[in-house]
Amino acid sequence: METLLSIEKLEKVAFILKTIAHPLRIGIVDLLTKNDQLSVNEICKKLNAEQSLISHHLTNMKLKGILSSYRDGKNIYYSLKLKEVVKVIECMENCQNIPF
Amino acid sequence: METLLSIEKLEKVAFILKTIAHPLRIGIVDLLTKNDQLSVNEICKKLNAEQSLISHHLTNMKLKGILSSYRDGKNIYYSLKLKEVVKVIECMENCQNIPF
DNA sequence: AGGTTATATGAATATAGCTTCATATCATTA
DNA sequence: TAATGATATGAAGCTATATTCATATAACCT
Repeated sequence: METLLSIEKLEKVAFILKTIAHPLRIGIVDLLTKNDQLSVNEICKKLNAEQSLISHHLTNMKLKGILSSYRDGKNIYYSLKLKEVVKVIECMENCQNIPF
Repeated sequence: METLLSIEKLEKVAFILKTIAHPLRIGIVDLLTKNDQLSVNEICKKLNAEQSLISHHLTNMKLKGILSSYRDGKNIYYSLKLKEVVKVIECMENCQNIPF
């Protein structure tokens, strides 16, 4: 039977969006679509949240393949990793027929 | 500052996808994209899951505006409610540039 | 009315996810 | 090498979500 969507695809998209679907993490993703990379501290300040909390979220998102990071001196910079993530977001943005 | 995505839109989409992002509920949504409406029992059989569990999920998804239902005799039929849900799924499906 | 089928509901438990706090690591600079 | 700054980590508690089980409701049929 033909499916409207491939379950696999929906699952992947859902996984990404589910991971993102949290106020702080939406904030993080939003920041990282505007800035190629940001240090933990910068993210903390911009989102006005505790270092440890942000760090946990960043670690988690990195673990799930959403973000990547590299160290530069004392700082660690995070950025959106998967093209998929950006694409999913762009897709959402471009789908004008989503009646929101 | 201009955002790539409107946070509001991402949040709405994320809410829908987050609600869907669960093995059983992906199954339910998938079934309901293929079939206009299905009874609880049909869904249980097709997904090989317990009635009560499916019922909880259906109730929950209905509560969140994802599904609607109507009674016909002993059966209660569920279907995808919001145009948004279908649109989000279609959008995901049509976004060929999502590299999955 | 009584039995049967379909579904919902509520309580109890289990599991997962979030937040906080204290502390560890690691790099830098004095 | 000691002090400081940036980040990570782990444990504990908390909240939310999922699952199970027993039971309730509601419609239908005899």
